[in-house]
Amino acid sequence: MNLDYLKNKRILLVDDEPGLQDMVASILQNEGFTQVRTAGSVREALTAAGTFRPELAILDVMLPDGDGFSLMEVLRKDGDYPVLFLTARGEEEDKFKGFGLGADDYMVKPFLPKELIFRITAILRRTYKSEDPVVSLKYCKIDFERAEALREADPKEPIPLTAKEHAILLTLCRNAGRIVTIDALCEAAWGDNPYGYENSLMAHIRRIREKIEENPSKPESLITVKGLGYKLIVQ
Amino acid sequence: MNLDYLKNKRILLVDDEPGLQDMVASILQNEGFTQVRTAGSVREALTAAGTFRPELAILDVMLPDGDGFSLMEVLRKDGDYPVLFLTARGEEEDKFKGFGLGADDYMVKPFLPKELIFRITAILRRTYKSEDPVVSLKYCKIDFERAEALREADPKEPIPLTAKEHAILLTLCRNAGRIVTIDALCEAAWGDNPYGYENSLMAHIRRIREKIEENPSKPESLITVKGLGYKLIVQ
DNA sequence: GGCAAATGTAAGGTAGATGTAAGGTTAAGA
DNA sequence: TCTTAACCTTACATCTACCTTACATTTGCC
Repeated sequence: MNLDYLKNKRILLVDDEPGLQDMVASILQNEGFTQVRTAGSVREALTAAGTFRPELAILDVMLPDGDGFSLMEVLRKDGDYPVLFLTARGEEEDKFKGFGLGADDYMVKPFLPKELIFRITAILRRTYKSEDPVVSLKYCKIDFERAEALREADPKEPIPLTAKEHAILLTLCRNAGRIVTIDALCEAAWGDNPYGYENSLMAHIRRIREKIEENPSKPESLITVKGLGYKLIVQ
Repeated sequence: MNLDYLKNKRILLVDDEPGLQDMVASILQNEGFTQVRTAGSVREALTAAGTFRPELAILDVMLPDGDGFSLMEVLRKDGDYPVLFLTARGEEEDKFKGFGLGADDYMVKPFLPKELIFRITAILRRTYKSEDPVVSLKYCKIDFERAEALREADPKEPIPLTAKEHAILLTLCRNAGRIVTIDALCEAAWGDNPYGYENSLMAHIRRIREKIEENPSKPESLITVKGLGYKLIVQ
């Protein structure tokens, strides 16, 4: 499983100790995280969050002008991204308070850099799983960034997807497992005035099935739900 | 934010110490988790996972007939649910190995019960945050987005609903508990000119009952109100 | 412009959803 | 208790929504 796309996630680090701030920031950068922003106080954190729009926050509990918990509550109003708390040793109650308010993890200082990286990666993977540019189907993987289908049985050449195939598959994938109506698929593929393309859609569905299914006439990934639409079964 | 639906998630607990197994199971049950299954070995775990289809696994690293890591890799082939590892103190390398393989969290024994609960809740919340709206009937749940009935007694395959079944059930569901006339149901299923389909509706009602009732001839969810119509009893 | 690839169109085919009918069963009312 | 209309149940016929294929047309690139 390739997790490179997680390295581009925006991470906001809030801690008032310059030493720890530098340490964590450099750990993250060494691991390949490219979008790290730091703040030393609640005030700075709020300013940064406004423009930076973090996708993960690492918050110290003790801050000079407030505490991490109330900061989290404010931040969460702008976006439901995960939060990892850092606490000083021996403040058990604090840990539980953080979890109770909806934190995703906490770590006790001092910690091993490696463990921080692992925990961050685990949280990001869970949270942004659906943005993985590669999704696994029963008989192949789809790489949306490259617009390719990769058959697993015979790993020859990747099979290229056309523009319409890509658009249709992406829409199905964003609603993985759920039924997507024919109207919605036409809308996704032809934008405004998506009428009169029902038959064309059907032809595309067939072509997609020939690329992703073992037997395109007995589909197991791209399923027809007669009278309602289609759905994509992802692994 | 209401997190009650997380209490119904299926949790598989694998540990070979009966003492710890009982402890964790009772902690979970005390916290309201209703679907907990235990296994004491890799072999038992694989058997249980086949029918139980867990939505979270708690794995001990040391097992009598194998280790938790390779167990996770096998389990993950059937479903990408989160995994939390339990390790004995002082096996740092183990922790990192677990994370590296895609675990979601780990805890070092002995741990505080409260912390286990918080960590489990945090993982479940992240993983299952955008859950499909389902309605619960006496013997099954209906997922309208997927057009499926999920029997609870025998958790086999979900049973697909056809277009007409979907439309009729949706109308009944929107008037849950209230009587819906036959005319109204025909209107919902056949739109304009909904006349002459009374018998057809009856056949559909029968087919729906075969999917959602324990005994379709003694319905307990989709009730006939003679001379008035039908009503759906939701939990 | 010329070419190849992508996309759209049309027409015949088919499986599974839906409709139908006929006999059976139930419960409300007399 | 008897009657009867309303509803159940089943098997089977039908037909629609979708499949499939070949071919026509458009698009985009050299």
